[in-house]
Amino acid sequence: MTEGTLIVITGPTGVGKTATAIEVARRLECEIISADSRQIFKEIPIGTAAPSAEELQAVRHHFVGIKSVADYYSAAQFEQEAIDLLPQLFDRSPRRCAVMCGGSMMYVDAVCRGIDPMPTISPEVRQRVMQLRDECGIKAIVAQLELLDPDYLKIADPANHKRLLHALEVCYQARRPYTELRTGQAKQRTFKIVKIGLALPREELFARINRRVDAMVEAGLEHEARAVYPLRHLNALNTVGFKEMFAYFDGTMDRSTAIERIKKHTRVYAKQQLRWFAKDPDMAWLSPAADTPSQILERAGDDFGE
RNA sequence: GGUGCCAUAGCUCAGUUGGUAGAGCAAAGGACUGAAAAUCCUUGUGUCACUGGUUCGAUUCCCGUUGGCACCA
Repeated sequence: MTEGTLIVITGPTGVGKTATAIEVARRLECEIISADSRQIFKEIPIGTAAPSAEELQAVRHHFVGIKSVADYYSAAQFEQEAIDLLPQLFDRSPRRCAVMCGGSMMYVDAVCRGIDPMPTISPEVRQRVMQLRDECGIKAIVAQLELLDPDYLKIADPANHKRLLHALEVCYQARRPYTELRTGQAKQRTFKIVKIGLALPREELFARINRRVDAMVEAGLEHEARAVYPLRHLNALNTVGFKEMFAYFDGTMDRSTAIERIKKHTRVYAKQQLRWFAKDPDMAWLSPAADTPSQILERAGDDFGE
């Protein structure tokens, strides 16, 4: 019944997912799907701690550095492309498996459980909703939702304007209430999923994060950020490591403060990931250690143990 | 050495015409269905630098001490 096994390696940023995933994929002779919403962009490998050239050479990776920060991309698009790609990866792997590595919570869920089908928002609709907000304020958005999808307003966070805007976009685009399209049902996948979360004690994780930020700076983060500075308004660059550097370039923050902020914000992000993953009942937690790849293989099933 | 300014939450700072204080960030907790490293919510936090004085009452006013900053020498 299963056409293959997907080994998901996830966890907070800086915990050591990349190295572990590469070792597991190497032993299994399979390829890696990156589930990282920022490493997918080719212009920002340093600031996103993307796999190095050697790492990319050790194991074939997918979804790393394949898009430009100027491109539109989304979790739903990732779901579609990853699901389409997986059968090929299974066919190419002697044990019919693949590794998915990454900490973008929503990307991981998109592949493991799916996102409800919804129309892609056209530029016209997006424009229309933005214009309504700019000209008449968020109240007008709420008033429209009151008409088109009152159920959503009951569960919506009234302060989260981004979500309200999106709900209205979907209503306009689909010509149906957003709530009607949200089933919350997990999609049945045709492959087996083994989900591994890597965890470290907080202090150790934070120390690793701090060290990694210093390493990024040494590797040329500032230069990388400078190169994309003209595009700073893009969502892809609304990212820890870049927004702080941009503030430094703007002159609103000095360099050492910017670097400290990157560390701070990366810690905040790691905690957010930890909270999300903690709710996932399917996750098996391991702490990264020398024998972690072997442990992961064991958990993946009898045919995978060494 | 002289003069002036400053000292309040972990950090940056606001404030109290005298009745023991509040923002942002951090922290802790939470949400999350096509932008998710995004976006949003909740909750603390204090010898108001130290000493003395005035006062029913001082973090607030006054004297002094210490530390910092600026200008003058």
